[in-house]
Amino acid sequence: MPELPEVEVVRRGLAENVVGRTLTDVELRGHRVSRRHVLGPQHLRERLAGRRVSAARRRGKYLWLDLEDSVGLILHLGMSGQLLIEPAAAPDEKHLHARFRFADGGPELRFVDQRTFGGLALGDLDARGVPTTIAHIAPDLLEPEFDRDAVVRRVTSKHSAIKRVLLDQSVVSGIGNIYADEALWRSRVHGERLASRLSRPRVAAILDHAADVMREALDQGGTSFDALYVNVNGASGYFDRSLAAYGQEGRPCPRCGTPIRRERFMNRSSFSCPRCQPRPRAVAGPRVLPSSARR
DNA sequence: CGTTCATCCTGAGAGC
DNA sequence: TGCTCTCAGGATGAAC
Repeated sequence: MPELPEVEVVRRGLAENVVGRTLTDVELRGHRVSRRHVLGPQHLRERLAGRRVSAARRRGKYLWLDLEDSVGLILHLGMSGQLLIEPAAAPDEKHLHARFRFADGGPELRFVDQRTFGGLALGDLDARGVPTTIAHIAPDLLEPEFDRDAVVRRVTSKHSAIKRVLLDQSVVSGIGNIYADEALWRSRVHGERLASRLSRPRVAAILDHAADVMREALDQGGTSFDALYVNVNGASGYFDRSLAAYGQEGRPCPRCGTPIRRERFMNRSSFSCPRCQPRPRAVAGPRVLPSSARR
């Protein structure tokens, strides 16, 4: 259930434990884990054997291992994916989908994913070293290519709710449901306000808050990282202690004490402070369609 | 074209 | 104990 900070923790784990090593055998269980690799799991296996991992990279929530010759192994954790570094003797996890063995005979890399929304694929890298198959994913808030002014203009051009835009990975990547709610809370903006009706400074502030909350999560998540255990839950301690809005329904807003509310939006939960983040009036409110009222 | 919706999965926890 | 229902931090193709 990772967003940018959690994925970055995983990337660091890969950099520490996998970069510099050469793949020998890759075991793929079932075809679903490699469904994004159009040439099929067998092709993927063959192409990976003997390749050396030269870097572990990330854009937003996407990870990829640089395999030299401008080829990368793209990894996405989806909602429940984990990458684990473990001794070969460790018992298989229940939802183990891929196992990577290395020429040095050291610990193996495993991809474990309960809900199987995640997966992996091989892809060509462009001149900047980014997989061409994720060209539609915008730079994330923490990378040098992120162009704040351009993104602010793009956001304010959208005729859509601000939270929806923050979650749109083609506008800015890395933000998920948690950090969207936290950034909006810090900005005192309700997620259903229309992006095109927010001022540019306001949008800039939302993006800055999103970057801040992610950096803070990263700081905390990075400290409890076990070198031999690359875990998407590496930043989980952060969630318990530091979230102001997300998951805090009924608890007092840290700013004004008003109980945090929970609302349905985009078929998922949104948390906000009723006082600090008043709902927009009619124009940007939810369109209540009688047919969608029941499922 | 831009925006929104339904859908892919499994398991945990609540309520009955 | 077991059933049903709701919920979960994501991304996509297809529909509007």
